[in-house]
Amino acid sequence: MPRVSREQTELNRAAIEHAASMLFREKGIGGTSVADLMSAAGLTHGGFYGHFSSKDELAAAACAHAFTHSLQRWEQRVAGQTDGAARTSLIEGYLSRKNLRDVGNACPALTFATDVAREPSDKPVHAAYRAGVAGLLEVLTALDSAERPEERRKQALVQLSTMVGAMTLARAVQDDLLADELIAAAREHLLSDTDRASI
Amino acid sequence: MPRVSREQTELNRAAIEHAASMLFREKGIGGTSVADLMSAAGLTHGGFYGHFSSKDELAAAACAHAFTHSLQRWEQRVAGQTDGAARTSLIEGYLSRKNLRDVGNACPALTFATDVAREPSDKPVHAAYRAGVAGLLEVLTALDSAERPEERRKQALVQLSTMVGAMTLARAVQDDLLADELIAAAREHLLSDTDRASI
DNA sequence: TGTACATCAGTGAACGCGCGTTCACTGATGTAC
DNA sequence: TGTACATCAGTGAACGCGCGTTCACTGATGTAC
Repeated sequence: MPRVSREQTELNRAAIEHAASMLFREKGIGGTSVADLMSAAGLTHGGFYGHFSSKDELAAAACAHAFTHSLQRWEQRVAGQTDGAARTSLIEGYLSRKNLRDVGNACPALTFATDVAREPSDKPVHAAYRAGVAGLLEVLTALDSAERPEERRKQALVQLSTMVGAMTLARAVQDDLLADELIAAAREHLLSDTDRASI
Repeated sequence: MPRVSREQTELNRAAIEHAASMLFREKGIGGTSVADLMSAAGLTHGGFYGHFSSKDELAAAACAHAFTHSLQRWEQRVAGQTDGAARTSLIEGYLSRKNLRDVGNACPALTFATDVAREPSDKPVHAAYRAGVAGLLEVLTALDSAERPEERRKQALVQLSTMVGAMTLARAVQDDLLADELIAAAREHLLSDTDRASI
């Protein structure tokens, strides 16, 4: 069944990118083979190089895709809310049991972090990752309630660090009690900050 | 030159464990081959299975070793200081440029986190990791200045999350400015907590 | 203490396997008339 | 609109490579006398 329509070709490329953005987050870039990816996208491995020139190039595209997709979900979640309420529901969505297990849809700032850090610095995934984190920080900075812009920026940096760290540890400890404790403590801490600031 | 003394055999085993604890932190468990390890320990790959029954078993030993080693360094660093001062220098040591680049000696709670999270749950490294994080949390809980023990525990959970998250992101972004910003923001935030509490 | 021999830590070639990537091939899609 | 042909997206075997692991071998260490 070779040669599909141009429309289908586009859909297939998108399916590969989507499968990669989930599998790379779940199992890592190195932990996911091109054959795994293509199979998840409903294709066979040989066709991969018609869409991407290398696995590295796909890693960059998948990373960018994951950030875009995550930001879209955030925006949908908080649509129409005030900044304070948006910040609260963002934190609650991030620091949740669902987000703990649904790694394929989790925040790429966290799930790509170690892979990207260990990748040689000339790999294309770095630019995508850096841009993604910068974008996340802009959103968080905009939502913060502090008066001074520098203060909002600092709060955003700390907030993202705390959320990323809590979920990183919660995923790694393989202990539901400790994971819940980490998530609850971080959530309480960040939400009490919001309360304090909004009084 | 086969068959070395029993004493040398012990030293060799320790060298393998030490090399692994550094290389696994730097390049990941999957990113480090047995041949790499053995070569870093000054041996050839074939001898590995005289010391460990599998790479998985070594991963557990190296993880435990990394936590032990890190805790020892912490204790040396803060020896004789008051709890407040100890907490401050611990935070300053963790959130530093040196710690950003010296990944081989960095906190295993962070450097092993993603590897461990992705490892099948029956792998021996999980127990070592969980115990290590629990140990770190005990130290941080003991150092916290809050009155109520539950409060100290919560502070420790949040503090570790923030430190781990900030360094995870700082390592991954490959951007010195943003990395410094993350580290400085987290440091400032955590130290201002200390100040507040100790007044 | 000195000698003869058994032990076994370390060596390096070899194994089967899965990886990223390439390529000749296929046949439906797209195009020219 | 219908036909003939060129294009090219997807297939699956094959490639070279590095991996974790095994194993026959070596010769210094450890031991028995």
